[in-house]
Amino acid sequence: MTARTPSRTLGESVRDIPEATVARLPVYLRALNTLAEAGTRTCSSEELATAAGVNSAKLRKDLSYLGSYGTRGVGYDVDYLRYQIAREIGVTQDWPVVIVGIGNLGHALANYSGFRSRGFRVVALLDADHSRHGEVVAGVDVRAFDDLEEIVSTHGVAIGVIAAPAAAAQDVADRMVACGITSILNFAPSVISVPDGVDVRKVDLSIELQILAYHEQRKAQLS
Amino acid sequence: MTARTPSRTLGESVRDIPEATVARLPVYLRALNTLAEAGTRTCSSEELATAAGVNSAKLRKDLSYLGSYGTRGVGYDVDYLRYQIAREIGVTQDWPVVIVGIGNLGHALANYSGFRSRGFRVVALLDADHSRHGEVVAGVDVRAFDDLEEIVSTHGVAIGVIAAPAAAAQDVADRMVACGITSILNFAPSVISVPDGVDVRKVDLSIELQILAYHEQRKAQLS
DNA sequence: AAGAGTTTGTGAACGGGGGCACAAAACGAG
DNA sequence: CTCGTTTTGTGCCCCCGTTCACAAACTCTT
Ligand SMILES: NC(=O)c1ccc[n+]([C@@H]2O[C@H](COP(=O)([O-])OP(=O)(O)OC[C@H]3O[C@@H](n4cnc5c(N)ncnc54)[C@H](O)[C@@H]3O)[C@@H](O)[C@H]2O)c1
Ligand SMILES: NC(=O)c1ccc[n+]([C@@H]2O[C@H](COP(=O)([O-])OP(=O)(O)OC[C@H]3O[C@@H](n4cnc5c(N)ncnc54)[C@H](O)[C@@H]3O)[C@@H](O)[C@H]2O)c1
Repeated sequence: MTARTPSRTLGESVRDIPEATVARLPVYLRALNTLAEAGTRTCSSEELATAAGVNSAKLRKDLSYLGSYGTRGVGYDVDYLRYQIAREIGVTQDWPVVIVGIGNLGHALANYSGFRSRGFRVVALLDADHSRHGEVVAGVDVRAFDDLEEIVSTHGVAIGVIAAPAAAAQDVADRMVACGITSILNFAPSVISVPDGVDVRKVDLSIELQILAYHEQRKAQLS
Repeated sequence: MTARTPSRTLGESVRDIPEATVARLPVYLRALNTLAEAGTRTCSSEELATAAGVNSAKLRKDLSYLGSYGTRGVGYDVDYLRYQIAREIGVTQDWPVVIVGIGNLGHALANYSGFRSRGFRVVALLDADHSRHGEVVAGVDVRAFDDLEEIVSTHGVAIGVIAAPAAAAQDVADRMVACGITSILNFAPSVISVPDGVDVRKVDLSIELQILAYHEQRKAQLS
């Protein structure tokens, strides 16, 4: 709780939400959306926690970082809480996104409808392979990787997705950063390094399977 | 996540490796493979840590849970360490895997070569949609979801991947568990519940993007 | 053989996060 | 208004994981 984020110029406005909580807020949001679709107007922390698959005390503590949006003895107003979480995460606005590497995975991502429905809009699909240019995937043209800079500045893109081979990932990341992208989601199985101020999250399928394999092997050893 | 495993019947054989360490071992393994391909025979914890993108003290502590495989003043033998990690994770053997839901994502996964190269073999592709049956993806037939039980028992499948819609995920998981699958990798954006002894890991693209959006919004608020 | 230089393995301190349990707050009934 | 019921918000404690820092162990040189 000391040196973190040294000077903050604006009042005390920007609250500090624990990383673990940030990672769960989208889960709560999804659960609330499901409840709202089912016509539920109000819910207790217990109900919401069950729907989200977490402990109710943890849920309440998480929500308390956003403010005091519940009513004791009653619970939470589903729509109100939904809005508050969406605002906190930043998905009340639309985020333009570019995807680089339109192979097997890139196609699947481009066709994924869950993007748009959660506040993300794919504004460009880029690939280094000339033979792919001009192809239309999910209504978007596949364009040359060199168009990155123009697209980023035109649309004000802050988030980039890497679905290129591991060998190209660092290069792609460097180019993204040079264009002004400050958040990267990396699907390539490689460690990429970026300057301070740029966030990288990685999704690594093989690692997930290997973790499962480890536990599986362990179960087998116990018998 | 995993059941607590209270009593341990066998001697003291099965070491307890922290979950956080387990999640990093595959990263180390990948870095070692890259080093080996480059002809490196030996490496220090500092080098390996850099390649893996972690702190060297953390790397050494992680490796120390496996045993004492380094040489002070020298470092680690790349091939030897590679084997030890692979053995510990359980990827010296081949793990048969089934994928359920062969839509956009399922196709990409089935075509992913990173599977086989890391000790996982896709033995079946299953889909509830009859019109997809008989299609061949990456050399494997798409078959009826009802064939699950037969396939699992024939091949001794322990690991299942869910790439079906969120609405179907819980059903698919239940069927998997009923057939004897004890590890599930879930790509559907829904919370699934399983009995003790079954491990579930989820990969949720939208959540990753929302986490990035949160930080992106925060960066914007600071200016 | 001894000393200088390297690098591992780990004890110890620290910080974040999880969960219990309870006081505070809202609400309804009488 | 008062009492009983419900449910939130949070203080407190404990555990896990991270990092520092150093002694132990090994190599190489002289
Ligand atoms: N397919 C999967 O299910 C899957 C799963 C997990 C991870 N991944 C990873 O995702 C990445 C993509 O996988 P894939 O199966 O789609 O591979 P792919 O070979 O089908 O597609 C890669 C695409 O990237 C393009 N590309 C290559 N170099 C590029 C560059 N420098 N700039 C821009 N584009 C470039 C290629 O032209 C190709 O279209 C890989 O790193 C892979 O390891 C894939
Ligand atoms: N496409 C992506 O990039 C992406 C990314 C992240 C998450 N996801 C998630 O992965 C899942 C699959 O996405 P998709 O884009 O491939 O969807 P999709 O609609 O293209 O494919 C879903 C497939 O599942 C099959 N299916 C439906 N019900 C089934 C059942 N009960 N049993 C077996 N199979 C069944 C359908 O016939 C279809 O072939 C979804 O839950 C989606 O939210 C997709």
